[in-house]
Parts: sequence; C-alpha cells; structure tokens
Amino acid sequence: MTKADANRPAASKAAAGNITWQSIQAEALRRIHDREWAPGSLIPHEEELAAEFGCARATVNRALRELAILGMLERRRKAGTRVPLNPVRRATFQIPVIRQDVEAKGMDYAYQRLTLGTKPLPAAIAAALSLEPGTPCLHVTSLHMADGKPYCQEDRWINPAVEGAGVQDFVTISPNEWLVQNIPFSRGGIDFSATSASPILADMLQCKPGEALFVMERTTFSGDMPVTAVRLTYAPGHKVSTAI
Amino acid sequence: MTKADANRPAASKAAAGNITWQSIQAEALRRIHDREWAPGSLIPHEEELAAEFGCARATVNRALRELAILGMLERRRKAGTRVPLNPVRRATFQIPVIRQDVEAKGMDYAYQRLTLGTKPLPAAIAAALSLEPGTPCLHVTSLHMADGKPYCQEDRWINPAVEGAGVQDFVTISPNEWLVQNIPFSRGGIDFSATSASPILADMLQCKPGEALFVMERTTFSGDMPVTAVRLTYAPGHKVSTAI
DNA sequence: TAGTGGTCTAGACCACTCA
DNA sequence: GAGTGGTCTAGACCACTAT
Repeated sequence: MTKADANRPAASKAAAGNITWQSIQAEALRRIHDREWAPGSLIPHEEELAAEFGCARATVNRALRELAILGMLERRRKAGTRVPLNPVRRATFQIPVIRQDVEAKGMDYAYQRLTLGTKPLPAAIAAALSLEPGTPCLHVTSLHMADGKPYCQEDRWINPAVEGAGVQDFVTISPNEWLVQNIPFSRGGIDFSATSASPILADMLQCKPGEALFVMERTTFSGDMPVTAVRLTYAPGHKVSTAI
Repeated sequence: MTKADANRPAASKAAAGNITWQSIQAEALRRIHDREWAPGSLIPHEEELAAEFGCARATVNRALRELAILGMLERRRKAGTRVPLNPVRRATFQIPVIRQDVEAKGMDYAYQRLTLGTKPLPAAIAAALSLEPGTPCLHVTSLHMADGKPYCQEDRWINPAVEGAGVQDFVTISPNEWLVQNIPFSRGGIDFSATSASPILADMLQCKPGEALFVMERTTFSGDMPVTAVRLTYAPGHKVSTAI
C-alpha cells in the first residue's frame, strides 16, 4: 500500500477515488468557485491538505503551484496560500509560423517577397533591439497570402550579424519561416495593437485606406544578440484568439 | 550525501555547482540555442540526463516538462524528447482588472456608467454564450477613464441568472470589477482584433471617427453557466504587451 | 524565530506508443 | 513487447518572511 498506485488514469478517466495532482487541482478549483475558499482568505497548508486527500505533500504542492502560476492562488512562504481578491489571470496563446497559421485554417498558403535591402536602422527599431541607430541592417518586406488573398504584410529588420541571413534572398522562404528554423527558441517581446491602413498598406492588403488593421510587433533576441524586429500587419478581420 | 542538499539557492545566486531544476533547464536551453541538440533530433533520456547532471530523474523531468509546456521541446512516451522543427511557441499575458491596468501605468482611474438595461440578447452574442437568442439579458455600457481621458469603452451583456447582478446599478463599481470580485476564476475565451471607430465610439473615446481601435472581446463561463460577454474598445494607441 | 512553501532524492508503478 | 515519459511517495533540508 506504500507505493503501489502511482500514475492513475491521469485525467483521462475520471475514475473513482484515485488521487492525482489533477484531481486535487480540480477539487481546489471547485472550492474556489464555490467560495468554500473565499477570496482573500487563507487556505489550509499543504500538509493539512495532503492529510485530507490522503496523498503526499508533493502532490498537493504540484496542484497548487500550477494554480498559483495561473493566478488563481497566491503563495508565499510562511504567509501561506491565499485566494487573491483581485486575481490577475494569465492566458497563453500560440505564436505559430504564419504558414502553419494559414494552413491550420484550411486555406492555401502563398508567400511573396516584396523588397530586400540594407538600410540604416531607424531609431525606434534600434532602441527596441538595443542596437545603434543607423546601423546597417537587412530590411525585408513581404506578403503572406491565404487562398490567393493577402493575409498579412511583413516588415522586418534583421541584424546582419545573424549567421546566414546576409546570403538569403527570402524569395522562396519567408524570413518568418527562415528565422524560426535557423534561429529558433529566442526570447523577446510581443505587442498587439491596431493601426489605420496607409494607402500603401491598403494597396498591399487589398483593403480600403484608413481601414482598421490588426498589428503584431515582435522583437527577438537569441541570448543577448538582437536578431530581428518585425511588424506583421494583418488584413481586415484578423483575430487572435485564446482561451482562459 | 544521500539527501542533504535540497533547495539550493534556487535561481537566486547562480552559485557554483548546485543542481536545481532551473539550472538543468538553463543548460537544456543553452544546448538548444547552441544546436548541440539540433532541431528535429532526439535528446537523451531523462535517466541519462539525470546521470549526467548527477541528480534525480524527477529533477530532470521537471526541467524538461516546463520546456515542453513552453513549446521548446516535444515529449512523447516511448518516443522520447525531441527538439521540434517548427516550434509553436506559447506566450502568456496578463488580464488585469481595468482599474489596476490603469493604475499600474501611474494614471488616475475613473469610471462612468453610461447605460443600463435589459434587452433581448443579439444572436451573435447568444451563440458565444450558448444562450437562446432573444433571452432577456442585462446590458451595460460604461467608460473607463485614465487621467481624465477616455481609456476604454465597455459594452457588456450579463446573464440575468448571475446571482446579484440584477440588483447592481454599476454606478460606483464597474461590471468589470464587480464580476471579477463576485464571479471570479471563470473560464472563457478572449479575442483580440481591430475595428474602426464608429461615430458613437469616436465621441465616447474622444477620437476621430474611422480611427483604428484595439478591441478585446471576452466570453466568460462559471462552470457551465454563461456569465458574461464583453467587448472592450480601447482609445487609440493602446497596446497589449507580453514577453516570450 | 518559527512556520510555510520550494525543492531534491530514491524508488516505484503505470500509461502510452513505437516497432 | 519494450522503452520512455508521467506521476506518486516518504522523507528531508532549505529559503523566505511574518511576527
């Protein structure tokens, strides 16, 4: 009976009385929902809960730790675990390669490079990348198409120090995809915003000038090295969805 | 030597040779970055890594499990752990109460209810909430202000079955805040998009008609019960930021 | 200073899946 | 059928912080 029943159905079958960290998490969520654990109040210690559920403290710990990461609990040593009064929920969303994004929607993907050149880096982008303004950088603009219609316009600056970038012409492979495959697993920031279509953008995205467009801007670093800054401007109607 | 050295500096001091799951994770990330573990290739088993790092398998497991959640590794039983070729990265962002959002930016928050009434639910929103179209629902519109200027307009439908919602006039507390405090920890979906300012919105947000505005739409459920659908339209220039 | 969460270990069993 | 990840246990030490 000591150690004979690990690895229960694990959230697949909601079977009888098996104790998994998922089941403890679910029960904790229920108590929070039902206000058995009221907002602002402390909940029992891990040890207490472990005794109640008849499991090891580590199992309780894992269940509650994940809830804390999601913002549904606040944990502090010595202070205990509390249900926050004003929970700051966290949601996650996926950042796919554009081609996969399009194909996942069941549409045909196509890509078209527009311009390629080396230009001095504009100040705003230099700041975001921690590079000197005016540094010569690769500048690529391109268009991603879905079912033959414009899907999103890509305006990208690439640090020329990025290995292999200088010899790419980005005609057959988009900088988006090339970078993901060659400089993967980078860190950076993402901003979402809205912008009005300039005449030039409107022409590229086949929409009306002034129309509201969804914009995603990313800066990317590989370790400490700035890699790229990109601005993706989507055709009208684009949405980014996530679940919480 | 058996069990004498748990709980190392734990990512605070990057001390000498202590083994923590963070240090293993960092080393794994380095190997991925430096392509010692190449995209598409298998990495060593947990047991092997545990032997290499001189720690328990569980410690390796925790380090790699988190990387898998972040999309930097793909793990499958029997198949092993692989560096994905086309990583689908995941980012998380926070969803604060609007008041906190404003105050976090160092601005003064104010709130103003605009309209309150009970109306039949429009079809689009009914569908999102899994309610019958035409169901009488609370409809509240309000305006959130930052430093005296419009920050975001809130257009919200509330399921009348939500306890206590019917007796609220939402004059002193915004539905946003009231719901967070009274129906916390709910599930739902979030959409980000862009829209052009209608004349009415432009008037409320003190911007030009047609200007591009950032929109966040959320649907919220508490357990199985639909709670609310809200559309937040932000004044021009709003950004949602996150790090990856 | 004492209480609480954070983490590690060593061992074990199981679920999943590839071959 | 066999190999790999997923999880649980029981015990332990430590870091952090409220008091």
